[in-house]
Amino acid sequence: MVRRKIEIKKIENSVKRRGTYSKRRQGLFKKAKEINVLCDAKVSVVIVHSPTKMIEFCSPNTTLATQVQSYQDISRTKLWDAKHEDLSKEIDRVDNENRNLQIRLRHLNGEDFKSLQLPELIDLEDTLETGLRRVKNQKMEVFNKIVQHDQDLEDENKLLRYMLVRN
Amino acid sequence: MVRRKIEIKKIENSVKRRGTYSKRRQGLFKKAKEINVLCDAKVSVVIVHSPTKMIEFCSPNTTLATQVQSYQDISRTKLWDAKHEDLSKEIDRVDNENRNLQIRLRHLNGEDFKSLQLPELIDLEDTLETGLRRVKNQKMEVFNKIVQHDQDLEDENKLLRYMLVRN
DNA sequence: AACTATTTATAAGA
DNA sequence: TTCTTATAAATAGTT
Repeated sequence: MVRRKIEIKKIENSVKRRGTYSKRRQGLFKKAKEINVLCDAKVSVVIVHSPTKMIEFCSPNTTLATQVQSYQDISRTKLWDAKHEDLSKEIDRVDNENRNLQIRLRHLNGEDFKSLQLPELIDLEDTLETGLRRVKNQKMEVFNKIVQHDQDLEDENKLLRYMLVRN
Repeated sequence: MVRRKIEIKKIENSVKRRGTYSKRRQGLFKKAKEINVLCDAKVSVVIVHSPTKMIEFCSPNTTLATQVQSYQDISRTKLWDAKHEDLSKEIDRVDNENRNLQIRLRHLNGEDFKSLQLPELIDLEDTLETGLRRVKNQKMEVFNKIVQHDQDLEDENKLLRYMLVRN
């Protein structure tokens, strides 16, 4: 455009390219600002110039979030609403899981089984009996450990008393 | 800038303003396209110039949605995520509740109770015994109903046979 | 970042 | 909106 006219195609020389980028970015942002002031428009620009580098211009009367919201509202296209849908689905999933778990728990507590038929009741009974048996076993095991510990302490106690007397 | 230099302030004459907007928008988009080609950058521009009018430029190697995503990823700032934070929190909350329910269910099944102490085991036993008692009662009730229904059917059957013979 | 020759953008008018 | 054109602004090449 200047000392010489240039062709509009990718500048392969990376040093030149970065130089041009820097100047033209400045120019673009200036133009954006001028449109904003002259024409009372809300302008935002996003430039991604490498996978990890990004620069944003946003005129002072707005924010990028607002601009994108306006884009969605006015153009009736979804941008972030897509993500919103994903989250809603996830909520449905966990809520549903929660409901099922709650029902299962109530059934195990012997509540709310109006809808259950005989085979399901028998299954439930089996599950409860198995659980109960295991819990009782565990209880006895823990109890025995406590008793054993108690015994150990008593023995130690006796020994200590004996040693004390001998002194 | 031209026949006369103009001051960069809002153009109050709306006809002039719209004319300037039209020309400068064209210029801005041209510059945006040139940066895109010359510097291999992804450029998007959103201009909202009335509450219901919006125009977007996006270089051909990207989309506005991608640009905004890049903006969030690279700048580590939240745009729409703020709107979704509530949903995410709700998911976390229900997920956590689900985890606790799963643990409770495993305990009732007689699994994973390494961490449980004697009082908790006794509680668990009580719960299971109560549930089991209720399930057994319900089972008997359902069973009795079936037997009763069976009996009713047999009685009705007898009656029908009797009536058939009389005909 | 600064310079500057030249190209490009554009205000005003039609 | 599009064209014209005089002039302002942007910028490529260079330092």
